[in-house]
Order: sequence, then C-alpha cells, then structure tokens
Amino acid sequence: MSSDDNTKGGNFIKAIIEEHNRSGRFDNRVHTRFPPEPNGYLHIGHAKSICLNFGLANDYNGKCNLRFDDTNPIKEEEEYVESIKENVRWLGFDWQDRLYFASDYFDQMYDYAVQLIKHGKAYVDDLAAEQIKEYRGTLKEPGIESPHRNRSIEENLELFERMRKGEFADGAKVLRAKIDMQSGNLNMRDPVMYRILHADHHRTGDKWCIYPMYDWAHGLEDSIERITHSICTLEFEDHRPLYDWFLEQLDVFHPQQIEFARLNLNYTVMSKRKLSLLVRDGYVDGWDDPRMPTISGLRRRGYTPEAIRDFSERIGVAKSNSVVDIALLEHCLRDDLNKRAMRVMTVLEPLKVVIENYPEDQEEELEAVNNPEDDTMGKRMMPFSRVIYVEKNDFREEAPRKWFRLAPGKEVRLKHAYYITCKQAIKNEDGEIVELRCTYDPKTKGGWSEDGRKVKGTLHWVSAKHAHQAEVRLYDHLFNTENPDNVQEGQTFTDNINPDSLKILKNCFIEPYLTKAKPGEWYQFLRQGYFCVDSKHTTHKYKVFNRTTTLRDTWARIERSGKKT
RNA sequence: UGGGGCGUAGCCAAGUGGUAAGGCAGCGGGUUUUGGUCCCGCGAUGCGCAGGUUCAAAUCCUGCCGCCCCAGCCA
Repeated sequence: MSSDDNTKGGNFIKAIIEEHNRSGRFDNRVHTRFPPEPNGYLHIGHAKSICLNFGLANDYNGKCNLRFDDTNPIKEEEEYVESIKENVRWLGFDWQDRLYFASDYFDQMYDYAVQLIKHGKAYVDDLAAEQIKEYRGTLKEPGIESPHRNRSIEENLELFERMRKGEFADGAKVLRAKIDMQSGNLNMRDPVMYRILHADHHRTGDKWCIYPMYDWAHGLEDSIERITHSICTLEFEDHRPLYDWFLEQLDVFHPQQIEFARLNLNYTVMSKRKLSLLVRDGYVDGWDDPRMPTISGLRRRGYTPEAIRDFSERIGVAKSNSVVDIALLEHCLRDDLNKRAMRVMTVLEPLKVVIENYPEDQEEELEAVNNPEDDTMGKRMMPFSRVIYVEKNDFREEAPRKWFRLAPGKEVRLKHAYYITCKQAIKNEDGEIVELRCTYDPKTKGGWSEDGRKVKGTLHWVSAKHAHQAEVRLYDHLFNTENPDNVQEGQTFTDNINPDSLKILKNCFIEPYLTKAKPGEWYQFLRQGYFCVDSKHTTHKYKVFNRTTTLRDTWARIERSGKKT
C-alpha cells in the first residue's frame, strides 16, 4: 500500500503514524489494539474505536489485537467476553491468533512492580482510602505525602509480598508509585498501582488477591504486546504522563498513546449506566432491543456491518467533542441496503380493493423485478386476483394538490400489474372507508400502456387470496429530543423517551414469497422502508418483521411543509 | 497550585504561510413502473473574539472569550 492511499481522508492519527514511519520510531511497524473491559455490551461508540484500530492496522499493513482489559474481577464476567468477541467478528474484523487478556500478564506485572520498588519508585501505603483521598489535595491545592512514603525498600518488598500472599484485608494496604504529591496533574500524585481484592477472577480464579489498577496495567499490556499506537479516548489525556512515566522507569518498549474524541450521537444515550438502566427498568426489551445503540441492538434492527463501517469512516477522527447527527448513520444504512435489499410487497395497514371488471375466478402470475439496482438479483412471480389490498393511506376521499395516489375517479398503477381507476369508496356505519371498488384496464398488463398515457402514482399491493398475515414492528428514535440528557430540574433522561418509539402492527399482509424470509436477510418493503425478520419473536408459523429504517419520503415532506404555511 | 484539551456552515470534518476539500442535513431542478435510487445546481468575502508580524494568515505571535476533562483502592 502506498502512502498516497494512507493520506487520503487523513486524520491526525494517521499524520502521527506517518511521522513515526518517516522517523523510523517503530521501524515502520503499526500495531494497535482494541482493549475493552468485559463488563458490559458494546455499542456504536465502541464500533468507532474498533473500526479505527483495526482500520489503521489494515491501512498500514499492520496488526490489531483484541485484548480484554480484565483487571477488576468485581465487575467483569465471562459472558461479556463472548458477546464482545461475537460483536467484533460480526463487524467484520479478525484478530487472528491475537486474543489476549490483561490477566495473562499478572505475573509479569507483579515482577515489574517489584522492580519499581527496588528502584525506590514505589511503596506500600497503609493509609485508608478515605485518607488517601484527603492527602491527595484538591484541584487547586497540592497534596501531602503519606507518612509511609519513605519506608525502606526492604520493608516495601516484604509488605508487597505479604499483600500478594493474602495476609491483609481488602483495603488495608495499597502499592503506590512514588512520583510527586505537588503535581498539578492529580494522576501523578502517587497513584495507586495495586489494591487488595479478595475476589475470584473470571480467568485466574483465586490465584490473586491483589489486582493492578488501569494506569499501571494498561501501558504494560501495550508494551508486552509491542503495541506501537495505543489509541484511547480524550479523558485519558491526563493519564499520558503517567503512562509514559511507568514505561520510562521500567525502561521497556514504549508505545505512543494517542487520544481521540469518543462518538456521541443525537437522539440516543451512550453511557453504560444509562443503557443498563433502560434495560433494567424495562424501557426496552433487553440489550439487543432494536432501539438500542448497542451492536446487538443495531444488528437485530437490521443494520449491516458495512453500513456501520462506512459510518465510522465518514464521521472522521478528531479531538473535539462532537455530536454526530444520527441521520448520517441512517444515510449509510440506506446507501448499503439500497444496493443489496430485495424489493418485496407488503401492505401494513390494509384497505380492501375489489376490481369489479376482473373475472371472479381468474388468477395470474405477474413478473416482478427483485432489485432495480442489481439485475443479477433476478425476478420473481407474484399472484394477482380480483381482490387485493392496498395501503390505507394511499387513498384519500378528497385528493390534495399534487396527490398522485388513489382518490375517487383517479387512475393509478399497481406496480408490476395493471392500471386501476377508483370508482367508489364504501364506508361502514361509522363512516370509515372499508373497501374500494375499482376497475382495471386489461391492456395495461405489467404496468404500462401503449397509448403512452401518463400515470404518476405507483402503488404496492398484495393479492388478498394469496397474502399471508404477519406482524410488523415500526421503530423510531428512542428519545424525542436531540440531547436526552438536557432535562429540567427534577427530571431525568428517561423523561425524554419517545412514547412512539415502537408501534406494533399485527394485521399486515405479505406477498407469498416472504414466507421464506429468514433472520439475517434484508428486504425493502416497496415504498415503505427496509425491514428484516426479527430473530427473537419470529416463530415457524408467525413472522415478525422489524423496520430497519424508512425510505426517504418526499411526499411526507411536502405535506409537512404545506401544513406549516 | 492548578493541570490537560478543544473552538472551521445547522451537524461532522479536511486544511500545517499562497487566497476555505468532502460528507450529512436543508433547498431548487432533471430522470424514474418505488413521491425510493440516480444526476445537476445552491451555502463560509470567512475559520471563537481583538490586536500584531507578513507581499500574503484558518495556519505564526500576543491578549482575551467560550466549552470539555481531572480530586475511584473504576476503566
């Protein structure tokens, strides 16, 4: 790969990498890692990081590791490890044989800590957590040194050894780096390296009762794996001096930490805390609810890995806090689905249409194109008969200006079928329209006429006799405000939940072909949107479809703007 | 005794002294058997503000202003 390819669509991280390649700092090697903590499910924000790390490795002919940063046994579980691996794989990335765990390095980290103690750069502190906090000082005042700061190396060595052996209770002692209690950077005020935690770890069991802190562990993990570029989010910028300090003291391989802005999206929330609250309090149907910004939610909603990767690329990478418009994500989705989704016909809110001049017992098979964007997807046959269903909102008793659809006296085209003209609308005793009586023009088979007569409206339909019933779930944004966290006093983000984020339609009709639809397939319901088979609620006999996203709807826009004026 | 970052269009974002890329959103128009797709066109005399250096400044200097992060034995 030439460097021209790399600079295209450049970002500041690529600039740094290229500078390193010029200077030879890492021998032209690029090795990144995606380092999740296995304490929750991945979301679209993680996807950005995954695409970034694996993407850079790919761009520069390097490698990217999948590494679980499992240094806190209290929060971490095996269940999350599996789901994270599955998500990364689904997104289309391959860590090959480089699956690592921070816990695999616990022995080595312990040895490094001993080394630091021997150099007089770390000490065991007996101060209680509360006291450590007091001694740390504040943002504007310096901290003060712990009375145990100047213990002898021998004593520190012995105490640390006894910590490891389990001679002390949780919280009784910690190992601290001896740096600078005066530092303006609080991270440098003798940060804790090890805490005592008599807890079972999901991988190391009860082998350890002391566990390394993030700042101590992370740089070592990177160094051990010979990571060249350790990419993390902005809030770790203040930690970089500490990251560098540890590696310098140890005189080991020293990766470059680079920080970028995490992804924020409007109309949703991204924090682990809020996401789990939505699940726990039943606002959504689990972590994979199609309205959730989790990878599993997006997947169940019908998002494609390609769309998510395209999105990651288009949003760019920078250091300024920003909120990306979710419309961009949706655009990427439509862009991908437009090319790959088979077109089918379904009627979501049915209105019966009787074609009066079509023979009672006649049926025919009409040819339908599967995807006008892709001829290789071929054609299929659709049954047609005297009674069909069309969409309720494709009929208006009084046609507004520029209305191309059905109305008394209006002629429209049934896609792939015939032109029909509306003769009469039949109402029930409540005044609701329950049936349309139409006539068809037998000379317009296939949906066109030799006389060149213009018919502007084209409708989707389904033959009543041949249709199958199905459930369709229409999803909208989970929140009805751009920034759900922007609340008045006494309110919480859940007060901004969109009450109409899920609409379930149980009386929908689908064309016969769709009875074969399987989870994992993408369809465009003609004129309505992209849909997929729901993997959770669909049974052998009962199909449930999720609306992935709508099509752009110019008519809705015209009506909306018309109402405003 | 405070430290670290960030400000380019409604939203992202390139740009690294030579006269403001691109995408999304929006608005017009064309094509169309999806009011879809596709195609064409439209937005910064200006880069947080004010000075300064220079033939030339979003880019360099000075001073302000605004926003974000940091006081876990979380990551």
